Amino acid sequence: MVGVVGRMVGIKDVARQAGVSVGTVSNVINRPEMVAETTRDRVQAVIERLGYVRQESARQLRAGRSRIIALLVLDMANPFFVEVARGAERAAREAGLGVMVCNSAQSLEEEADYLGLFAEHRVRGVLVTPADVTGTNLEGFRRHDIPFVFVDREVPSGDACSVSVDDVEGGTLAGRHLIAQGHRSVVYVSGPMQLPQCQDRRAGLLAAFAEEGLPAEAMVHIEAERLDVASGRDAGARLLGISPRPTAVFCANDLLALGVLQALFAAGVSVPGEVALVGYDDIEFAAAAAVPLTSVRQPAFRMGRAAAELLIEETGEGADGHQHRRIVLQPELVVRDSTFAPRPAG
Amino acid sequence: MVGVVGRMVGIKDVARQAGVSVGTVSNVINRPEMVAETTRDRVQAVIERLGYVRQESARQLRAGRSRIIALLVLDMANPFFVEVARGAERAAREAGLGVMVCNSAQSLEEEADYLGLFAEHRVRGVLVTPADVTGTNLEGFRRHDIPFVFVDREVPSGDACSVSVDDVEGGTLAGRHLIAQGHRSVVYVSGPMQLPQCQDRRAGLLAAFAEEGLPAEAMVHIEAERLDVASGRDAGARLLGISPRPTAVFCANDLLALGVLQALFAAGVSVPGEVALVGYDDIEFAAAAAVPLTSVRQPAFRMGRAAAELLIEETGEGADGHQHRRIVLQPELVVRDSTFAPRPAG
DNA sequence: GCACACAAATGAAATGTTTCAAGACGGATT
DNA sequence: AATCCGTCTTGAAACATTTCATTTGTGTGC
Repeated sequence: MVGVVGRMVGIKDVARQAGVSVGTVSNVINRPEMVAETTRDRVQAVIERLGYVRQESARQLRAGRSRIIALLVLDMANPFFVEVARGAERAAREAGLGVMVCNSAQSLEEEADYLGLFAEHRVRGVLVTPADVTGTNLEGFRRHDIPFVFVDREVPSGDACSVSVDDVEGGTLAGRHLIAQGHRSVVYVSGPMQLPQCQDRRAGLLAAFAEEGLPAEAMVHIEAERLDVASGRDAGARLLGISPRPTAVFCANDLLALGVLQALFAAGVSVPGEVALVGYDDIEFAAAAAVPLTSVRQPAFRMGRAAAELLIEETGEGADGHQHRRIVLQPELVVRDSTFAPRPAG
Repeated sequence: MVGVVGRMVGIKDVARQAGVSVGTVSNVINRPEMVAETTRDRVQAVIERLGYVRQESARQLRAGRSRIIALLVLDMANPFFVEVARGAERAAREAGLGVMVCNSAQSLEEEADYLGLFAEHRVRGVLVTPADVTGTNLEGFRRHDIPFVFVDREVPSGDACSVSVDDVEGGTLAGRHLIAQGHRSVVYVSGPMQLPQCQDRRAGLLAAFAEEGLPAEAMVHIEAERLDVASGRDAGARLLGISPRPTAVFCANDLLALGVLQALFAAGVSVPGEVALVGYDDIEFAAAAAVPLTSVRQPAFRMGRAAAELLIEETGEGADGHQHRRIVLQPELVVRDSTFAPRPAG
């Protein structure tokens, strides 16, 4: 029960007890190599004995910025972003930094709130998947001199780093695979088409069609309200109403695909027997579905990691002449049961 | 491009420009009602114009503690904990606090690291699901006078608050349901039996057996290595090797259940036709499985919320005579297709 | 015109670190 | 003995805020 009474023990108390100056205690903590061994040991012992813990806020005050990077994602309920967070956290810890993970839940208001919070905390930088397609929130944020890196979004102008995945290519991979399985028509289940992701994946699908000489009309588009399982279920129901019944479905993310799968299953439609299904993201639950889902894998962990690394590079020591960079990672098709041995459509 | 050159604008700059003292600026920000309206407006205008943002670290330094509560969970890949986090975040924001979510990944080392980090940050308090069953990490943490609340764990001695769910009751709910469906034997797929959760749910299941006059031997126990889908798949394979084939399976969490479901599906075993399956937690993916899972719902959001509220109460203004409290929430059985109309076993 | 009350504004102290120029100490070189 | 050098150590300044005991200002009642 040390410290229950009285105030917190500070560097001064340690200095007094160890019979040295505060500067020396600070050196023991931050640059032990420049303190004589005997002194160092003595101070260390006192630190232990008193249970001294450095106060980060004072440290930050002096340093002018914190040792935290912020990660602002669209949807923590989506395992994809959890994976991104893991990657960012890994890179941050290697650099001795902490990560503050926040969920904008796609709300502009929440996003703005959090950006304000980050500014007050003088975070080292922000990794962000903007909810704000127009960029107004971020525009205001620039004033604070806090660098940010876009995650899972390409940024047109070169005023920030970005890490994204080639979504057009991802769509193409899915399209080629389905066409190679003999399908001549594909239903594309997307989320809101404002999202660049949804646009790009569609474009990629159409590119695959073009490659194989299929007309754009071979794509039937169902636009779901949100990128979640419930919306996927709805989309699945709508899909079942189409006649003749589609034989191939490509979903803009795995949550939608799981919803569609459920709807198909409930209607007694066999996957992949009657309908082939491709998802996107390759979250763990895609592989874990009753019928393991074929999915376009996004390197989520690597994306989070790369984004954090870019930020650390930008805010590091010799970061005078930092050039913003765009990293585009490549997706990968993971074939599983949900597109295995489909019955070619006429 | 304000502030790109020169240093950060502080309260002093605002004071100078507005022709008032720093104390007044501080008052405008923190207790606007004690500043004359005209002054207030003038200061506000300058704040806007200069883009002043309060520096949290200085504020904290003065206050002695931060405005952040930490949440340390076992597994962020488990949607259950994501939901807990959401609940905690909600309560925290209502109190004007931030939440720092961290993932111990069940590693004692990570847990210790994070606790150290929290101490340095002088967090307001910690909500924790200890990875450390023995409590050594937390024992050391007590020295820092940082209060904590146990989440999803009951604490025997009364030296901290806790919020948990009655796991024995949950096991009983599952057991009664399966017995009512005519099953006379149940396979219990658990995670590591050191975990109190796994013990309690088993105890609950046995209690249901006892109620109905079934012997304890009617329970076959499969202990999985971890509480995740892959382990569930393994458990499913082991389960299929049992002869005669079990007709009812109760899993200690939904991830395990999804793994089992997949294994059964791959083997062509019909759920619920041949085997009834009950999970635990009722994560979103349980309802979203191809065969929607019957599951024991834990009020995860409420749990996170209640925990944060307890902490806020403990660290609030009039918290002199705080009495530690234990809140035990009740689970609820959500019946879905995976246990519907099973074929009674002999 | 004086005392008093009240509101509003002030300015200095305090918070716990890090950093850095300067000082102290010993030993080696002249 | 004086000088220099290198290694350790020191002590004070700086960081940006909040708080609080004072001061200033203004109107009111006598």
